[in-house]
Amino acid sequence: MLRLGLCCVFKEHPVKFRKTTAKYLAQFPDEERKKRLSGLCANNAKSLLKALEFCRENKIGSFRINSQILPLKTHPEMGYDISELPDSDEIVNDFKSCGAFSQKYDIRTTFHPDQFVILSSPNPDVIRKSIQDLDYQAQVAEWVNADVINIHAGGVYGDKPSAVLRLMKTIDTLAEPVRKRLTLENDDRSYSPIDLLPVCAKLEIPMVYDVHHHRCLQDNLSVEEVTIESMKTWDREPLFHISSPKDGWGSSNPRKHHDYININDFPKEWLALDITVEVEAKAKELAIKKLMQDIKSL
DNA sequence: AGCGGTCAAGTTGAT
DNA sequence: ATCAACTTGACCGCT
Repeated sequence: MLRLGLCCVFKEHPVKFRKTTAKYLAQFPDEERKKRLSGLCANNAKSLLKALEFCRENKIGSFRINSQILPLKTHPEMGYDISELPDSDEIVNDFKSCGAFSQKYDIRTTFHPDQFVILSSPNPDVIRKSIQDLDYQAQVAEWVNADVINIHAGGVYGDKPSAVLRLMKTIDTLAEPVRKRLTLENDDRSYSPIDLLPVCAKLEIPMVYDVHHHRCLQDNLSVEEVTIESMKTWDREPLFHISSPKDGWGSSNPRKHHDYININDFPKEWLALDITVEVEAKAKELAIKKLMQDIKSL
């Protein structure tokens, strides 16, 4: 079965994830900061369960968890350990409830750390902070039973072979909770599937195939070929990404995402596969609903 | 109640 | 040299 995935937030369904800013928190004494952060984390854990319930009710098979589910978790000044929060027990229990729920109803959960997590950087401090962030997301992934932490390969720095070497070396140092979930996704600027497939094969890391990115940054491989080759990198259900260009393929910037998925952008050969396809469309759950209908009426 | 300005982080490429 | 884009809104603080 094909499983569609919702990314992070809702367009209409009233479930919200809360966050704060370091600047705002800075005005409060430490105890008050922890109290506020605790409240946000507790809210987000409960919101995650509601999000998963929505997925079950609407036959959405997968949910991507926002990187800020624990706000400012690894911030240099405002960062914290979960045990420092007044409601830490309740928070962890609520996340574990999410894990039990997703297992019971087979809702897959994933993480997609944002663009600041870069394992190919020549700057050791960037690497250090990236690993810190991955460790944090792996901690939550353990609670909620998420099986994917998906990142991009990062920058090129004028020398792609060297950047790829650094990427591979860094991945080798990762802790097991991160390593066993880590996946690499082709991006729309620097790393196409043909760059990543050998890396994924060598490190035995799955490749998340984003067909929209591939169409923006092409190599000499076809969609059919990359579909087959990336499938081979998975030891579990493969995860792919789909989106459509906001202003069409002829526009000056086709990288921008549309509110919905144009069914013509959905690779037909994916329809028969047992895969998860995360839907990167701004209309969120509405876009998934429409895509489900469009697929059905093919 | 509504709205504008702001928000941790890195890298690239368009202007 | 600056800035938007990247998975994207939510938040505060002003009116």
